[in-house]
Amino acid sequence: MKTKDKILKEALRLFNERGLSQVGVREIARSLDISVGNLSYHFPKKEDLIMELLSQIRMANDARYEEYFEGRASLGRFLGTFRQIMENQYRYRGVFLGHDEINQVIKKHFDYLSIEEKRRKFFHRIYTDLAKAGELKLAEGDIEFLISFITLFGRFWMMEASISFTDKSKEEIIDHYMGLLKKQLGLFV
Amino acid sequence: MKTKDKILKEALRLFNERGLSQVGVREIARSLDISVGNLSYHFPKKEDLIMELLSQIRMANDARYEEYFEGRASLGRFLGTFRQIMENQYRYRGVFLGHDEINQVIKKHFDYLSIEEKRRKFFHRIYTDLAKAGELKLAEGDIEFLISFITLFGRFWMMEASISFTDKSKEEIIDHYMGLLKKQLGLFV
DNA sequence: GTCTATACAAGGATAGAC
DNA sequence: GTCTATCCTTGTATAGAC
Repeated sequence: MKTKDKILKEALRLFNERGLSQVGVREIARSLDISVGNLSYHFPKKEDLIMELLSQIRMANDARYEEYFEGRASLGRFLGTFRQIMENQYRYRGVFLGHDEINQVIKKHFDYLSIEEKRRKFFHRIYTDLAKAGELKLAEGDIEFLISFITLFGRFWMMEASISFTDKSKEEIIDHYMGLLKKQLGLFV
Repeated sequence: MKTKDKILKEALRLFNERGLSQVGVREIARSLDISVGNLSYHFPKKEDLIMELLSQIRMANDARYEEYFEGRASLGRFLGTFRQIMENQYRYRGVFLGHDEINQVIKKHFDYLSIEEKRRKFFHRIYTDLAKAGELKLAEGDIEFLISFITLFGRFWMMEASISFTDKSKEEIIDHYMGLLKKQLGLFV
């Protein structure tokens, strides 16, 4: 195996273990028993290393989608493809995962699991009340689904906006995401 | 205004401008014409500063929810409350926003808007085909909704999992999120 | 092409004087 | 409460050996 490939492999292993921002080039080099300069020769910047890993993910995902398009359109096949994509994302989780500054702080200072628990109970109460008041028609499992939706949604809408809607105003962005939430809840009215 | 409050205010302003990881303590200090040591006196670690901002958000959000619970349960009131929460999150966007290492790299090296565009067209094709094949029943606006759902979902499920399901296995996690996707699409079968 | 050694800048953190 | 000086780590760059 070439040094370049060894570096990519070990870097991904370390990133998956502790996250992108927590693993420095020195550590990758040390872990492989090579010098920093050597690593710099193959990947002048840490960025270049990350770019290479991102390209690997992209290629793997594209291949899965191409396979899908070669067959007939079916919900089952689509769900199967999407699961493969998710498996692939998981394989490279260290590249994406929330090991940035803010997540470090939250995990260190808050008991996040109990906050999360509280958060879910909270929405459970809100939706149960809405169902009792006849504002929502909820069957078995619907509440859990809506809770999962809104926790993910409420946490990440702004991150997505910062990526996808760089040119939009605050009002436009919030209107867009409020529209999604309304539509989602509207399915249960 | 006390130095401590001035620091918090200026830090948030700078974070909103360029993101948490791009603003150092030296810059915050310089911007206020105080010394780094002085800043360190009020907030020994950058973490402490972030924690304080996070607490402010939490308190503001909690207040909104308490107001909601004081009134009667209605969809309209809930949506109104949620919008206020979103406005509040936006006010503190710099604390959360994707200015971590990976986002920097992506924004620098990829034409992200056109990739995003392609991604949406892609899912548009998939869902249109599924509708034509009779696998999904989609009315006006449903496709756009499902696309928005799956782009946000596909990008952030793993981040949420790393926060909420730290004790679960890969299979359990993927099963959970696949369940969400199935349920969502099942609403249009 | 492959690697080592070394230097430099920037950022977080802290000790000690006033 | 505020400041100066200093330390350590991390990303980055490069001269030069083999």
